[in-house]
Amino acid sequence: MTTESIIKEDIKKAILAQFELSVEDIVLQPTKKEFEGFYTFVSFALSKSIRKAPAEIGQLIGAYLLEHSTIVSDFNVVQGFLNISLKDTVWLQTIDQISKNAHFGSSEPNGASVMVEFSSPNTNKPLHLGHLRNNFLGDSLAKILETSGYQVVKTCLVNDRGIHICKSMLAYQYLGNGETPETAQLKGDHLAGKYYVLFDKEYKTQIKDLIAQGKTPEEAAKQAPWMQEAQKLLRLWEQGDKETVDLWHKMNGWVYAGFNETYTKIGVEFDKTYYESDTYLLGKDIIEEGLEKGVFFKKDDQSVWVDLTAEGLDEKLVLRGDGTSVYITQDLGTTELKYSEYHSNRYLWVVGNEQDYHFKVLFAILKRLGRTYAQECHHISYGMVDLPTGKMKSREGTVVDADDLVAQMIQTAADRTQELGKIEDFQSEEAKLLYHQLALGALKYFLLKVDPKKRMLFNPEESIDFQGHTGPFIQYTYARIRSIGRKAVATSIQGAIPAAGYSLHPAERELIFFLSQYPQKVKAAAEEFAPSIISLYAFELAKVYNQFYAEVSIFADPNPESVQFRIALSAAVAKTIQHALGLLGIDAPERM
RNA sequence: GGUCCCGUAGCUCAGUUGGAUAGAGCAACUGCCUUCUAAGCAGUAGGUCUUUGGUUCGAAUCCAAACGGGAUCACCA
Repeated sequence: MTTESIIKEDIKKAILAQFELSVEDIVLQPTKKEFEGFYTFVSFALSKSIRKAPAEIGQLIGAYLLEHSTIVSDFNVVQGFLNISLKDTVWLQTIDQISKNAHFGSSEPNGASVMVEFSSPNTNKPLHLGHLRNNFLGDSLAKILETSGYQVVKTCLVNDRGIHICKSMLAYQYLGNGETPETAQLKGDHLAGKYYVLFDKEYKTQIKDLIAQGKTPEEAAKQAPWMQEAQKLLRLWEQGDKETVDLWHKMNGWVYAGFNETYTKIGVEFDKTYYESDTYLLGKDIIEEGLEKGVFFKKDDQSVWVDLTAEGLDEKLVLRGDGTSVYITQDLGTTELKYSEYHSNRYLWVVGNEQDYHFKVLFAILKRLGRTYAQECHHISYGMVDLPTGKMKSREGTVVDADDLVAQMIQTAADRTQELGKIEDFQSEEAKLLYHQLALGALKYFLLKVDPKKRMLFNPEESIDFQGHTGPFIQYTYARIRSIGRKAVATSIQGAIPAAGYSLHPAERELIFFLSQYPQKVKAAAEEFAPSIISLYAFELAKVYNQFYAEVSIFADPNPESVQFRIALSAAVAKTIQHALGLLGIDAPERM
C-alpha cells in the first residue's frame, strides 16, 4: 500500500467518523510549493452534503488524522484546502523501499501484448524531422509499455511501392547515367530523394508547357509525358516486368542501406518490418467477407463502398471499380495479417494527425466486421513539426533533413563540450560517444517534451538548446550524481538509509516525495500514450536534485549519517533519472 | 462549406482532467565557482489564459457563439 492510498483511507475514515458520510473516491493533489505540506485534500465539494463551511470540514478531518492516522505528522487548513504533512519515518521508509528496488518504475509482466507500428517511411526520400518525431515517439512508447508490463512488438510498414516510387525510378532512368551511392558519394536514400526532386522539377516544366499550349491545369497534370510514363512504369512493376523490378530492387536496396544507417545512428530498431509491396494485395478477401455480411455494398460500376454515416463519417470507397485496392483496403489486410501472425492484445499506430479520419474509418470498419481486437486499436495521433515558414514539404525542399540535423547536433555538442573543457582526459572514441549521446539527448528531448497530440514548431535558426529545459540538463544532473558516487567509492563511504529518528532536511524530503511519484508517472504515460509525461517528470526531478545539490553539502556534513544518507539518496535519484531517460531512448553519460 | 484539432509571458512549452496568488525554459537584467561538475543555483522583470456570454461555492480547464490558425473531406498513400 502506498502512502498516498493510506492517506486516502484515513481521510475516508475521518469523514465517516466526523460526519457519518461514506465517500467513494478521495482525490489528493500535491500541495503547492508556497504552502506547508505534501498532499492536499480539497473539501469544497463536501460542503454541500455536510452543510458545514469547507474550512471547518478541513479542520475536523485534519484533527482526526492527527489523532488517528499513523503517518500524518501535521496539517494546516487554508479555506477549503487541507494540507497534510507526513512523519519523517514515512519518508524514510519510502526512500528505503525505493533504494532497495532494483526495478523501481518498472512493473511485472501483465500477460498482455501490444504491437506498435511507427516510422513507416517512403522509399523515395530520406527521413526528415517529422519522421524523427514519429520514430522517437514510437520507440519511447514501446519502451514505456514494455516497462509497464506489456510484451511489445515494434513494427515498421515500409511504403516501398506506388506511383511516387516510380517517379524517382523514372527520373533515374532518364537522368541517372548509372549513378550509384558510391559514385555519387551520397547515402542511398538521399540519392533516391534527389531523383524524386528531379522528377518533380521536370514534371512541373512539362505541365507549364502544356498549359502554354492551351490545356487546363488538370489536363496538363494528367497528360504530362513523365506522369504518363510513371504510370506506365507502375503497371510494368505490377506485371512483374523484369527490368522495372530490377531497377526497383536496386534503388530500394540503396534506400534501405541509407535508412539503416540513420536508424542505427538514432538508436531505433524494429522487431518486424512489413513491406507494402508484400501487403498491397491483401484485404480483398476482407472486402468479400464484408460484402457477404452486408457491411459493404457494391455500386453499379462494381466499386465497393461502406456507409459510415451512422458513425458520423461518410461513405467511403474500399475497393476500386477495377478491383484494385486503395489505402484502406491494404490497411484492413495488413491489420488482419498482424493479428494472424502475432495475436497481440492491442495495436497502436503512431501516425500523424493528418490521418485522423483514415483511422476513424479503419477502426469503424473493423468494428462492423466484428473483429474483437477492434476495441484495442489506437491511433497515436501526433502533431506535425512546423517550421517558422510553415509546413515542411519534401518536394519543395523545405524539409529539415534528419541526417543533417543529427550531424549538426553532434557538432554543437562537441563544440559546447570542448568549450567547457571538462573531459580533456577522454580518449577520442569516448569523446565521440559522449557527443553522440548529448546530441541525441538534446534532439530526442526536444521532440518528446511536447504533448504528442500538439503540433510543434522547430526553428532552424535557433539551434536546439543544451541548457535549461533540455535533455543535456538532465544528463548533466546524472553525471553530477555519478561523480558523487565515484567519490564515495574512492573514500570508502557506503550509502545508507538512516534509522528512524533521523530528522530530514526539507530538501531531502522534497526529493523523496518526487521520487515516490515516479511509478504513477510511468503509469500515466502508458495510459495516455504520452512520453511527454516522462520527459517533464525527469526534468523536474533533475531540477529538484540540483536545488538539493546547491543547498546541502554531501561530504562536508558533520553528521556521518547525513553523508551516508545523501549518497544513497543521490544514487536513488540517479537510478530514477537513468530509468526515465531510458524510456525516452536517451543515454545517461557517466561524465560530461 | 461539413467534420476534427488548436489559441496560455516577447519566443518555445507545462498546467495533475473544475480548485489556492496561472508555472517552467529561452531571451533581458542582478548575484553566486579556492569546497561534491557553474551544461548549475538564487533572484528581478514579464499575463485581460484570443473575445463575449453561460454553467457554480470556484473556470485557462466544462457548454455556446464569434474571431484567428491548422488538418481533413481522392477510385493518392
